[in-house]
Order: sequence, then C-alpha cells, then structure tokens
Amino acid sequence: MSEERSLNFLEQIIEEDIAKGIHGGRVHTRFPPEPNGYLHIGHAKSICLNFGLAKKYNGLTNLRFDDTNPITEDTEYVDSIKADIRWLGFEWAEEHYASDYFEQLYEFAVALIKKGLAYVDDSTPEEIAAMKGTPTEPGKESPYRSRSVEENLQLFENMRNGMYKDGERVLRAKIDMAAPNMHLRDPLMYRIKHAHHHRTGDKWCIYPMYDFAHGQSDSIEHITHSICTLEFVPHRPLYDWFIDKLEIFPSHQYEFARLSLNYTVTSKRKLKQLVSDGIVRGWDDPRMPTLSALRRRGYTPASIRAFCERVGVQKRDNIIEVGLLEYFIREELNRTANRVMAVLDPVRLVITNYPADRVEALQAENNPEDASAGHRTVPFSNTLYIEREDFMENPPKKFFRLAPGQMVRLKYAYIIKCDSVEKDADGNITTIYCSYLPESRSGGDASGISVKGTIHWVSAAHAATAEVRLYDRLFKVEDPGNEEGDFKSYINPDSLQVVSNAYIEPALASAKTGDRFQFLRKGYFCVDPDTTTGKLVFNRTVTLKDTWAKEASKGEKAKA
RNA sequence: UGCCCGAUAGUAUAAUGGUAGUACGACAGAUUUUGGUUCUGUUUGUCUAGGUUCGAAUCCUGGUCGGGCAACCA
Repeated sequence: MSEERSLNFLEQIIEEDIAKGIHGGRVHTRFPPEPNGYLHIGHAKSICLNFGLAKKYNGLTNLRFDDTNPITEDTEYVDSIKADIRWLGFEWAEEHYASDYFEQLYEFAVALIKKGLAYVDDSTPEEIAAMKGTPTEPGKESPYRSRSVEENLQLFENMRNGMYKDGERVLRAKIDMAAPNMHLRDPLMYRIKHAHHHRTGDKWCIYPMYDFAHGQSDSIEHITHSICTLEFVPHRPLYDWFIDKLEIFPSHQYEFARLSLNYTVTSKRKLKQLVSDGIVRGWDDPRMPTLSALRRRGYTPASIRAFCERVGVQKRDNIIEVGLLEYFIREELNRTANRVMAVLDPVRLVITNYPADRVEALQAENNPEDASAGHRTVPFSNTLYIEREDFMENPPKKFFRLAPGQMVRLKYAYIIKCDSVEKDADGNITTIYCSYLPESRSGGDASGISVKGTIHWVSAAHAATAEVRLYDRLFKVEDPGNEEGDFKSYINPDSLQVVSNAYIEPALASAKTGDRFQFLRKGYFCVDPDTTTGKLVFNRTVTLKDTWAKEASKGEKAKA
C-alpha cells in the first residue's frame, strides 16, 4: 500500500504527453551544465529532477556540456562536474558537448540565411545595443538587415574563415525589431571570438550564442523534455522559433524555479569570487554550497537527494532554509554514524578516590540506533579531560552538568561528584577534583542514584589528538546576494573555527579519510582529506540539535 | 511603465470545483546513561476586491505585491 504522492507540474506534463502518445511515449531529458564552474546545491536539484524524471518514466538522460563560450570554459570543470554527478548517484545515457555540434549548427545557420531569416550585421556592439530599443520602446532595424542571401552567405563564410576581427561582425536572426519580447529583436546567433576552445582547439573563430545552440542541441539529441530554470522563460519563443524555422525535431522547454538556500550564495559568479579572492580555501572549502564542498564536509549523496526530493519543484521563487538540509544529514547520520567521544575544549578532571595506577577497559556501544554496530572499549583512568562548558562554578537553575557539589554520569562509566576546583593566577579553572561512586558503573549500577546529566570524556593518558574544524554559516544575512552593496561584506567572520588540539578517544586514531562519526553530544564529524599519517583532521558536518544552548541563550537574552 | 512569470502557516510543499493537509521550524510535555534519538500535543496560512457556482485556494475580471527580460554570458 504505497502512499499516494501528488505529481509535480512537470510530472503532470509528462504523464499527459505519454497519455497522448507524444514522441511515442518516450521521455528523454538532459542535464546541460556550462563547464565554467563547480556544481552547487542548486544544480543538485536540477540533476535530481532531470535524472529522476527520466528514471521514473523509463527514459534516458544525457549529460551535455554547453560549451559555446571558449573564454570561460575549461576541462577542469568538465571533470569535476562528471565526478559530482556520479557521486550524487546518477549515470548519464550519452555524453555530449555542444561543441560537437558546431559543424551542424553552422549548417543550420546557413539554412536560415538561405531562407532569408538570418543576416550578417556589421554594426558595432554599441550600435546593436542602441538599436535594440528598450522594454517599452521598439528597436530599430539595422542598416545591414536587408542584405541579399548571397552576400550574407559570403560574409558568414568569411566570418568562419577568420577574415574579421573579434566583434567586427555578427550573424543575427531576422525576426522582429519591434517584438515586445526583447529576445525576439533580431537576436545574435554567432559572434567572432579568436579564442582557443577546450575541445575544438583553434578550429573555430565563430561561436554560436546560447540561444542558437541550446535548443538545436536538444533537438539533435531528440530530447523530449528540456527542463531549465525560470530565467529562460522569455527565451522559449526563440527556442521554438529556431526549431520551427529549421524544421527539426520539436524539443520543448519547460521551466522551474531554481533552488536557493538562505545564508549562502548560489551564483557561479559569486562563488568564483569567493575562491579567487581567497575568502574560502577553494571550490571544495566545506563552507561552500558546492557539491564538492558538501561532500568534503561530510554530507552524503542520499541526504542531498532526499533534500531535493523534499523541496519539490514549482514555478515560484523560493529560498529554502539551510536547516532543512541539515535535518536530512542528521536524520541519516543518526542512523548510520558510530558514536565516539572527543573533547574539543578540554579541562582536566581528577578523580581523587580512583587509584592512580588503575586503568579499566569500559564497554561502549557504537550506535544506540543500530545494535549491529557492536561495541568498542574505552580506557578509563583517574585523570580525564572533559568539555570546559560542561562545568560551571555558579550554575543556573536547570544546569544538569558538573558544578561544585553536583553529580553527573561520565558516559559509559561512573557517577562522579565535584568536590573542588583549582585555578591559575588569572582565575581560570585548571583542574576539577571529583570523587566517584564505585558501585555506579555503567551496566551494573547499584548506587541507587540517578543523575540528570551525562557528559563525555577522554582519559588523559590514553587520548590521541586531532585537528577539528568547526564551521558556521558563511554569511551573516539570509540573502547576501540581495543586500545593499558588496555581498562579500556580509561574510561571517566566524565561519571557520579551528581546534588544533582536540582530545579524542584512542579508538579514533585509525580513522580514515571520509569516515563519519558522531562526536557524542557535539555533532557529526567527517575525516578530512588533509589528514596525514601523523595528523588527523576532522570537519564538523553539522551540530547535534542543542536544546540546552537554546535555553541558555534565552537566559542571556532575558538578562540583556 | 511594454512583455512574461508568480502569490497557500516562519520556510517549503499538497489539496486539480466538495472538511485547507504534510514536512522542517517554533512552543509544551513524556521517555532517555548523548540537553541527541523517539513519542505526544499545541501554535501559525489561501495577497486583495468583485463575479460565476448549491459550494472557490482552485474558474473569470480588476487591483496589489514579488520576480524576470534591453550581455557579441549561459
């Protein structure tokens, strides 16, 4: 008995098309990135959509690189894009490049010239812009608009043969300079760029514009449903016009609202700036919303897919709360990540009535959500490190952790009671002295005492160390792209906090790059590729939900 | 002020002429050897004015608000 899930608008369109027998019920989509940057979480939505739709309706999805602008594109990006799509869990049917179609597109252009539907314009970029008109005023026809077919054919061939400099001439479609839709005012089809292309090398010096490449590429591949984002809606009449005039396979374009996340930016231009300005350490800096960064941070493909599924697909602009993404990774890691203990901000704790030469190997369950995860042993001794924030000299009412005279349980171990503290000259606590209840050992507690709080710890003599990188949101404001001034002025200065010497339980010393753990009470962490044999580096993927922190900050606000 | 797109709780998303529901969040409580998890409960919504209809979030009209469009970018 499966739950009835309603169809999104694209699924409705596809089901109607299948019912009507359009294209024989065939569904073929494509994912068309431009190789000029790394994929981000917004692309994940598009990938899940295009591949997901095809899968649902027994269709296929092509990967096609929209590489019509040699200036900005690079194979580095091609490789990262392919890796990211596969990491997300999808495999394309065919791999194509718009540049593979350059010859065919050239022939299409020639065909339009022959039909009297395209012409070579000698105007300068400035003149062309001036003749475009404005949204409220019609444009003016170019003086070159009425050239003969023969002349256009010759000039276009000359363009191809490199007889002109960059910007000297363009090929334009002859449509309507008074069209209310600006994109129909004789749009450019080809421009001259004497530039090296990452795939075609120096073979071409004219390159098709997006509008003259995308729809035709879809058509060549017999794409049935060409799905793109909302900003291309006004391009659709042009998309249809070229296909109609060329009399080629009628692909159709459908548009959905792109995904935006709050407290971040998802504009390739802005992301690139963060990288080139050194604000982050690279495209895969774990604070970035790129897929490579999310991967490095510890996000799983399944959590991102679940997120994309959940946010749905619609035509209204939206900004999703990052909290939703965090929910999905917590949800998965809670089920799958082994628990371990790590102390990030240590303070020494000595159990005065525990023999100094004694070491116990305590049993610790790896994952309370998964019995099959088994157990490990954790060494216990009289000198431990605990989290500095787990002790307060003058605790507020509902503070269930350590305080003078107050008792807590050490996870997997004993109940202890704080007897005294030792401070340095500046008043900082250096050591907390406690006594333990020998009969309160975990698993065989005969003390009859129950305590409200349980804290994590590591044995000082047995602890290993690691660098731990704590991340917070990259921006201080919800929609940095829409704020006044430079978006970079809204960077959160505390987005990265490095703990260079965290104490971790010895079992963790053998962790490998990519391994994920829950640091008990602290969050989910993942071993970073910067890890070397001598030095472990962890990234905090996401914190645990922390109702105490919320409670405490409420108290702060009340005081203020 | 030309053309196009859109408007349902804080956020996102359903209801396709017939009881406005779900998820995340927030709030309250229970459980808990993680202030985690889990469970229970609560709160908050159809942009507006008309019209059609027995009945409108849904259809029609006007308005309001938001977004997009005038790159030899995609």
